[in-house]
Amino acid sequence: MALLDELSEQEVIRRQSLDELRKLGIDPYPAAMYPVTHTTGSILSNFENLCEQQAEVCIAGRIMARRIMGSASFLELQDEKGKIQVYVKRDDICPGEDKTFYNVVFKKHLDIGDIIGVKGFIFRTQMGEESVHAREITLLSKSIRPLPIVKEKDGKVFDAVTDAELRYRQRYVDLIVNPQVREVFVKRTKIVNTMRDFFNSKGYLEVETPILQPIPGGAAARPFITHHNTLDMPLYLRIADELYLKRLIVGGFNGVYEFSRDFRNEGMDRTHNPEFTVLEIYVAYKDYFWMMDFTEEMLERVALSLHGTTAITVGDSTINFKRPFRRLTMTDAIKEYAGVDITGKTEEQLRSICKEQGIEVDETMGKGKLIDTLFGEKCEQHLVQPTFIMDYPIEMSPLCKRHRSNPELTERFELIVGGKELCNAYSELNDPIDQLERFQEQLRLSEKGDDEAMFIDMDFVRALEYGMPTCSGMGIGIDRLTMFMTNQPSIQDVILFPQMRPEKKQLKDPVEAYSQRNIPAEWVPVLQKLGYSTVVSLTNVAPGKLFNDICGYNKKNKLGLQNPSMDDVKRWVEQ
RNA sequence: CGGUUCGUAGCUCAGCUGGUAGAGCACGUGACUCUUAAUCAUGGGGUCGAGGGUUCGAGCCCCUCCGAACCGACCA
Repeated sequence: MALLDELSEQEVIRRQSLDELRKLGIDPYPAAMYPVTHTTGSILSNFENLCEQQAEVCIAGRIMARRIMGSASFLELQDEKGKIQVYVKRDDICPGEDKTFYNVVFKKHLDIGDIIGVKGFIFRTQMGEESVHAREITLLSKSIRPLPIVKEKDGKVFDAVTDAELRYRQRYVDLIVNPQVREVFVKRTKIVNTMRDFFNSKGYLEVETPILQPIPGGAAARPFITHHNTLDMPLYLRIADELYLKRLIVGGFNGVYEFSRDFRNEGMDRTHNPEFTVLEIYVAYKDYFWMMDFTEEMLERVALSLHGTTAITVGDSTINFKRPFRRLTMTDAIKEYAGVDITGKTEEQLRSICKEQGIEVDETMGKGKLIDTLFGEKCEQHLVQPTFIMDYPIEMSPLCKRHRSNPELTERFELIVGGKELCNAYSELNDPIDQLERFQEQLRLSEKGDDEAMFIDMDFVRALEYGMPTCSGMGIGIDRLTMFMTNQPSIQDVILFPQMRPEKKQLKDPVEAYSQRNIPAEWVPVLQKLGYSTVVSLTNVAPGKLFNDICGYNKKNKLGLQNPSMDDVKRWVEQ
């Protein structure tokens, strides 16, 4: 009984149903497979045919609604593909004299949320609803926790579950009661599959590289750190897989790619989750111009395979992924949106330009950082349609090849969509001496206090010393891409299990802890119910109040316990 | 990290100038052989996120904490 006190009335009733079902010889969690022949989707998409032949079907799913009218009932059965109505008639599922299965098992002990199998035939009701007429119902799994009830009529949804806490912490519930959520994740997989097919069709190789890395390279970000016991050394969770994929280009692969889970120990908000998915691809003998064409083609394919069109609704705007995308150098973008020409400007001139534009600057910001900030503040937001921004300052891009005609710039592009960065790509730096110098520059930044500057990866430099072909690489955030392609406002809506703060369970002392103060076991549940979930919380409580509370609780709930004496209670609250 | 808002029954939400809580769905019992937000009758269900304070009295006012959302800061 102590355990049942924790449960809601509905949960108690469902657990009692478990016992009743077992008494009737029904296993609420049977082991045997169930011979499913159809899904709701395969029935509804071919309904007229199946209906005409009164086709026999076997379907399985979750009961989402019940409408019982005496000896006939309707169920809404939900499976992966949707919902269908099931008609249950007492004399059809209980052909003999014994009507127990319908009257007791079905009506009393099956609930919304239970998973059942239905064997029957296809028909249409007098009201015209596509239905399955049940001949046999099999309980496949009993649900003992009540589901949120969401109702629907004429496409309008009532009492939809929108509570973010419930939706993200208990995604399984979200998926059950919000069918459009499942669609988002089906589309996410379709996006990834489309990209994978595209890469494979070009002969590029999908590879796996280390997630646990001794040196977290390839990006500027704060890593998660962990420890390996046998090696007795720190290991980092990867922040990018760039350096490993380029080692593979050194090794002789022409094109390699990886859908990788990366980890960054930074802020969380609508567009950042601590773990996220990135596609990185590297192709030998190419440059960043080629990669722009490639990226366009890839995104156009994704949009077409998902929506059948390149024009996609995102929030209030329509974004068109039709090739070719606009191409703009960073200098031209700043000229266009901020109205200033940064060509040939010194650091001091750039600093005052930023100040004129109302941008906060400080002394630690170098030339590259100033330009980048200017771009971020004044330009990015205007770039709603897919736009390649090219030729970034060299300070921001330590892994990127110097621009072929301007040594202050790099051959780098980002794709901006909806005012947000979506892709990042380079003509990859393959000069080992230049690479080492750039790493050393990062080290100087780190010594100045930049905790995001890159580590020096000497093995990567060694790889470049053997010679890496010219090559272009591109990275794209799969979570953000999915947000665009499925029109979801938050990264939590495209990650099945987004990171959340852990739920805090209230601490409860065991009964034995109360015994140490000579508190009888039968009073422990009462005290805990009244909020004294630990023995310590009783210390120095006014004995009179406690005495009144517990005796009152005993009386009100008709527990029939022998009330303690006032002196007993006084001893309970003493240390 | 700062600002704003929120946390009440299994779910969605009310709750008056502070007077120990209400509705719909869900659940229990009963009725009903084509319903579909089924219907009708009836019943049960709540430490109002946690803790402290003010008060004769707190869901409501004040403080602290926990969790969430949004905006900003930081960050790719």
